[in-house]
Amino acid sequence: MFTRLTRSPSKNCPIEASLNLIGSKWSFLIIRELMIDGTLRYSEIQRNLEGISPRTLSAKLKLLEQSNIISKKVYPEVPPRVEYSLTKFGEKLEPIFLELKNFGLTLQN
Amino acid sequence: MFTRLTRSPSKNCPIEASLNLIGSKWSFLIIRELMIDGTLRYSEIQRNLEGISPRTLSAKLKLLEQSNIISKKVYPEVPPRVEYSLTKFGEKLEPIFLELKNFGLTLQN
DNA sequence: CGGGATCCCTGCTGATACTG
DNA sequence: CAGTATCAGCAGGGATCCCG
Repeated sequence: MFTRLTRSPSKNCPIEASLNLIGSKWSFLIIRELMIDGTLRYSEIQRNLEGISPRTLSAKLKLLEQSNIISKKVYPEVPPRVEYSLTKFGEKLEPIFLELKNFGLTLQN
Repeated sequence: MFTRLTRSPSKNCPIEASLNLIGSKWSFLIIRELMIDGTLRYSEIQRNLEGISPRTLSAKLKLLEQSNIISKKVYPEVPPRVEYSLTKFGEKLEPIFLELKNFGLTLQN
């Protein structure tokens, strides 16, 4: 049927790898914020994503940074300022987001 | 930046709705099996997806059926035979899978 | 064969308090 | 301001048994 899809063992399945990055509850929301606004401070993300705890936000930011999807810039000031932005690599996620949105719009109930 | 993306409240966010269907550990694997093979029996899916428990498989199949992504056909035989297949609607997930695969292939580590 | 019922367990996540 | 530390809760998922 869909010959461009193949079974991949879990350890190096590209679909699973992608979902590990964007599939969890907050990850895609963080990425979308940065897709829309370009660059945001930690506190701005926290304010935009109502309800996220600092612990979870930190963890997700760290994961996304390690995966080179977002970049972190620290300004040596007092009080500290930290800005997050989408990397060029992270921008490659846009087609996925658009497809997810397209499909989601066709769902009812 | 990405003007085709907008913030949507969680309750009717299309991206979140899509991820709820395919983002969990086993859901996308079940769908991919049916994308590749077209129609499969319960036991065939269970055999292909090594490690899935009957409880989880049942739950995921039920969810996907309720969302009209897969369809279930019961043959009144002894022993019973039940076949699952992707619906026309479910086939609309293919672009998402391909984009997820494409992106996943560009990830290293 | 295709599940449902039950119990358990782990890991993600939340809440809160605290610090450089 | 931008996190870390700590504790606790809960839901998703696993293991097992059983039944039509």
